[in-house]
Amino acid sequence: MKSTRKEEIISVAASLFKEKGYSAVSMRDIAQAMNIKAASLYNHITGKQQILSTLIMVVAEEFTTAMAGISSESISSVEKIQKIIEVHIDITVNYAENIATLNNDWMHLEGEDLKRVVQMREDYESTFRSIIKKGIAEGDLKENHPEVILFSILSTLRTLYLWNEKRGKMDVNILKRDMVSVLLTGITN
Amino acid sequence: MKSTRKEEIISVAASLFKEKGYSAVSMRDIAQAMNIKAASLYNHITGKQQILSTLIMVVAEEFTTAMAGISSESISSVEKIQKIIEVHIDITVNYAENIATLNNDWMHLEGEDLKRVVQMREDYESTFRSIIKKGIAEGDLKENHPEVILFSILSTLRTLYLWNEKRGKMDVNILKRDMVSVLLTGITN
DNA sequence: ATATCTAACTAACAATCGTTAGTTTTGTAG
DNA sequence: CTACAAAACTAACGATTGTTAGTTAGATAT
Repeated sequence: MKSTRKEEIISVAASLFKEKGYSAVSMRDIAQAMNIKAASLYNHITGKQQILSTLIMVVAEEFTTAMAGISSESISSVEKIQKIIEVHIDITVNYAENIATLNNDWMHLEGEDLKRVVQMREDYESTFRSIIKKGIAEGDLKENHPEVILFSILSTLRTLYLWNEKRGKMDVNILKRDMVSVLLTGITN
Repeated sequence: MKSTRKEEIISVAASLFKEKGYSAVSMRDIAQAMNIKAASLYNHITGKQQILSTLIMVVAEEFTTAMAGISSESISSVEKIQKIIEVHIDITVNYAENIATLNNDWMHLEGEDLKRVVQMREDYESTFRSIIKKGIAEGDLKENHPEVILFSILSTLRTLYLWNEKRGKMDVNILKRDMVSVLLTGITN
């Protein structure tokens, strides 16, 4: 039986952070969005930094776990990349606001949290890079610069959260199919 | 002969905005980076908002002009998309910090500037979308969801600025060639 | 009824924010 | 050497920031 009030605060804050960024949202803004006073927030949370930390760490762990699972599977590089795309879409659907905050406000984390998130991202990219290089070496992928491939896919996946809203309700499976098609085989006939 | 001091301030601010975001950078931060006091900044600029506005509007105009030119050329849709990719790379090389601020802090613009930038982005995406749809209709592009194509390319191009630094000095022409290849024809053999 | 717990409140703090006013230093042209 | 303009300075303003302390209202359990 978790404190549902704490989760409400974090959820409301997430929405505001996504709109204006962590630094531009005050504790009074968050409180007002809940129709309470800023001081009342502190009955449930330890501070603004805790909200940021919670939002980011939850989703960062999600990506790390997913990547570790895919990395260790006995499937081809192309299949791994396909799975990475699909898992990104799944996580984005469930954590759009966390991802916005991770992408834009990670640098406002402090102490161990900051170090941890930076390390997780480096590991994530490093694993992805290895998969791409293996795919090239085995002839499954074209011989483009691995960094260009890595960057193209990652930047598309990382900003998916911006898109979910703008587009109405596109079926997740159609999205996965088209996204995999576009990213793997390109757009031209 | 323009006030070079004003340009220095804007340049220093751009660098700080890119690192921490507009809201997290104070006028005192900017001043300190120039070894002067915050109040001295106001001999050269009218305020913080002017810095933001200048940074964003300059590069937004750049994109708008470029897209208008490409749009009106008498070339195929695929060639237009290729040109869009190349022009994005060129602009990113010259305006990396402006683009960071445009991407992350446009919502902190005020009044007419805000309306203008939003309108410019809508027009930009709209023109790009038309090019994609024409390419599909004429059979040059695969029949994927146009929004997926648009989004995949645009999110890659828009976050290019994050990448220029992380990668050392990759030749711009090689980058263009590989980026066009990856985005147009995909990564798989 | 009494005690407990949750969750709100008022009031205030020290720090920092963007900005203004007025003054002094610095460099250059006559 | 003087005059002037550019660009720095000190000092301060009112507003806002995250946060703390202490208190109160309402619900639940004994």
